[in-house]
Amino acid sequence: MLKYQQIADEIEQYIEERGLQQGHKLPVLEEWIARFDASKSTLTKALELLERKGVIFQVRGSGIFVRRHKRKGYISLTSNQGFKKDLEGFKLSSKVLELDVRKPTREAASNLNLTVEDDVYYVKRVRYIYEQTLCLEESYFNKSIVTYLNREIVEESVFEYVKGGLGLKVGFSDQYMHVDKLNAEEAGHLGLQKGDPKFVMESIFYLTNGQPFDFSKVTYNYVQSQFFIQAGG
Amino acid sequence: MLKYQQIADEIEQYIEERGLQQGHKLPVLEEWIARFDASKSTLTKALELLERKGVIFQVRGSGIFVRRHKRKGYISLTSNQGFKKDLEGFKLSSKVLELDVRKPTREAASNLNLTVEDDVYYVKRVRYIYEQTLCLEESYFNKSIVTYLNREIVEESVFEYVKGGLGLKVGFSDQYMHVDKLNAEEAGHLGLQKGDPKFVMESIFYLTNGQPFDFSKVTYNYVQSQFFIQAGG
DNA sequence: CAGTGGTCTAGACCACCTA
DNA sequence: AGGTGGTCTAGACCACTGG
Repeated sequence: MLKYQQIADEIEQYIEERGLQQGHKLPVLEEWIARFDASKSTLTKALELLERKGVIFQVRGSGIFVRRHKRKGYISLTSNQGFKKDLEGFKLSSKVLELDVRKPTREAASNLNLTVEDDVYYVKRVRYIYEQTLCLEESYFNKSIVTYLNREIVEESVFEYVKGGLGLKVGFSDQYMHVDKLNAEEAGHLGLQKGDPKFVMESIFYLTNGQPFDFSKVTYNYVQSQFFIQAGG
Repeated sequence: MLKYQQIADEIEQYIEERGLQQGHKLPVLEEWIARFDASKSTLTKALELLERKGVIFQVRGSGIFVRRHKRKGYISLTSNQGFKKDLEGFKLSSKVLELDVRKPTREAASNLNLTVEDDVYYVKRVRYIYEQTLCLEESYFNKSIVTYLNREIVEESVFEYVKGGLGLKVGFSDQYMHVDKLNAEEAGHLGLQKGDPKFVMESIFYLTNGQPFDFSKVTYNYVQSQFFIQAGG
């Protein structure tokens, strides 16, 4: 593991163990450098990581301080990767409605840089949190990259399989969001009424080499939809 | 201006001038180093910035490539700062409904680390985009930090005033989002119907030293609410 | 003005991609 | 194998904060 990543983890753990609160002052840079036997740059990089993650903030001339947010149960929009870790420990499950190989819609093809003649895996799922519907998810995977999928994989995490089973490296993603009203079919799946609000997130996931491999359209149950971002300076 | 910031700007301009598209390969690191007469670390930092901004992506062993997103008119959620630059060039205006000094609600007090006995500036505005309502915004400013506001300031940008006029430094922010139904009053201001969807964003803005100075609650017109995030690796 | 974090450099070595 | 970006180091110097 990378040294700066390792250090970042240990500093985060340091804060966690002691249950330090917002504004608590942490040991100064020099002290961490000595503790980890690392260079100043490496520590700076580790701290930068934690800063972007919203764990600390640094004030030049003053010190390093703990940063916390107060609210629980919000889904982080900045922690990349298929399904978010903020809901770990929450009872999540999912039901697969459809899974097959087909031709993509024009919309999906365009977002995946494919033609409507290329093959994609299509997956439609409903996700639950504590027995309540969380979202309805439709995904299109470029079949020439994600060469195989089955029900078992799709019931767990496709991303884990892509990384572990296929040995691919997920790089970055574009995420587009908007709000609208549910149509009858969506309302049915989510256990809501037609015309109720919906929060829609369309995501395109790319490999590290820039190839898009997954286009997903997720319709959230507005009652369960709470998100947050900790923005940096 | 910082050297790495300057370099990042120039590289971005390089891409813009030439109208380079997604996947276009840029000159290699060494070349930029020579061109800017800077160290490798400085260039790495500049490129990292552009990577986080979603302008490029880097592939080890391969090169540096242009990254673009396809959709226009979406508001970026990661570009910090009061009102977003993605809407520059769009015809924005705002109408001030209320502006006074008062005691905060319990909710506002809690988010600003104040008591309900402390003074805050309260601002209520409607914002328009091309004559259409974009959002309804209620803001609470800690009066011991933002010591003075008037209608003129509030009609323009409070953030510019806080930075320029008061010489304060904005550091970071927490942003919480959820979806719900409009009540009658909100619907009235936005020109929509009671029960229509709403997208609510609550933001807490902090100075670089960690003091919260602004709590804002923004209710978006769902027809105009389109957001995006370009997430990094 | 002492203490603290931020920028920048020069260079060694490593990990990954392409061919 | 050759080329490319990523990590890490050691150290100089700078910019800001707070007593």
